Amino acid sequence: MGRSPCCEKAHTNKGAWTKEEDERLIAYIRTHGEGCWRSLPNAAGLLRCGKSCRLRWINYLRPDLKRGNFTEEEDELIIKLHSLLGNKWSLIAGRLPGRTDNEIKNYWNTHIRRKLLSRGINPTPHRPVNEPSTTQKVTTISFGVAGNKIKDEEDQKMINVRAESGLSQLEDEIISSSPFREQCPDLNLELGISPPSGQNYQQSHHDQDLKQSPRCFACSLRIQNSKECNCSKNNNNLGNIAKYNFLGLKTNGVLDYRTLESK
DNA sequence: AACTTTTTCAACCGCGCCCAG
DNA sequence: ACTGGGCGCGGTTGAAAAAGT
Repeated sequence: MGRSPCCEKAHTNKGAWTKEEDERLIAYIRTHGEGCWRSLPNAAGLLRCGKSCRLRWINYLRPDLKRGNFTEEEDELIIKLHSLLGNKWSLIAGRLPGRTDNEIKNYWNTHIRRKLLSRGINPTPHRPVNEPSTTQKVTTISFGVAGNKIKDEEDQKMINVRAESGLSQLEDEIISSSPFREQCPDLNLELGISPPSGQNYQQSHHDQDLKQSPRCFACSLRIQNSKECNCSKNNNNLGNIAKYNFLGLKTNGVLDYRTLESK
């Protein structure tokens, strides 16, 4: 006994949306707001599946979407977040205002993967391509000082995960022809990420206050006015500062990506 | 100009999670 | 505790556009 379909497929349109459909959807959501996607198509007079409406709205029609090319800054942020979160596109999108998970996923697959490969970095585990990749020990995302080994060997065993390289022939060619690889044969991209070099931490009074102290995750992503910002709390209690890495995550243990979930 | 190949990205699909009943 | 509906996520597909021959 399977799940009932989310909509009556026989009576729904598929494929590209027409201008008229877009206008209907926009008008309906403007009046009634988002939500209740299952009942929305009927209510809005659309011959579409609710999921399709949701996708169209979130990925294309939402007024707060940022259009245009990704900036270099966004590129680097995506790479960093991906190294921490993996293919958690919705979480990554949550840290890039105006970008959608689908957009970032596509951009990753078409541009950033290639960019990393040309740097000699395997985009899946974020490690050099010439490193053995069948069964790798991937250190749980830990922001301790380099050399801060995980003490318990059992813990170490628990975090052995299989990482597929999944490189295509084309990607192999990109890598083998990469000048970067020749320059940096021993490039080691550990997941412990240090602050971007040359970054100016004194851009705002907020940063000014913090120039001697680590920044929280929210500040690092320039959403320091959000409730996720820990700096003020931190500053009020300087005697008891938790150590934060540049992403603002406490360094006393393992990153649980769920803590990054957008609210 | 015509055709083929490659790239891009909007949209679809199926699964898993969450929550109300 | 269990079940089913709704939603969101991530992987995949395929049409359109761009690039190459």
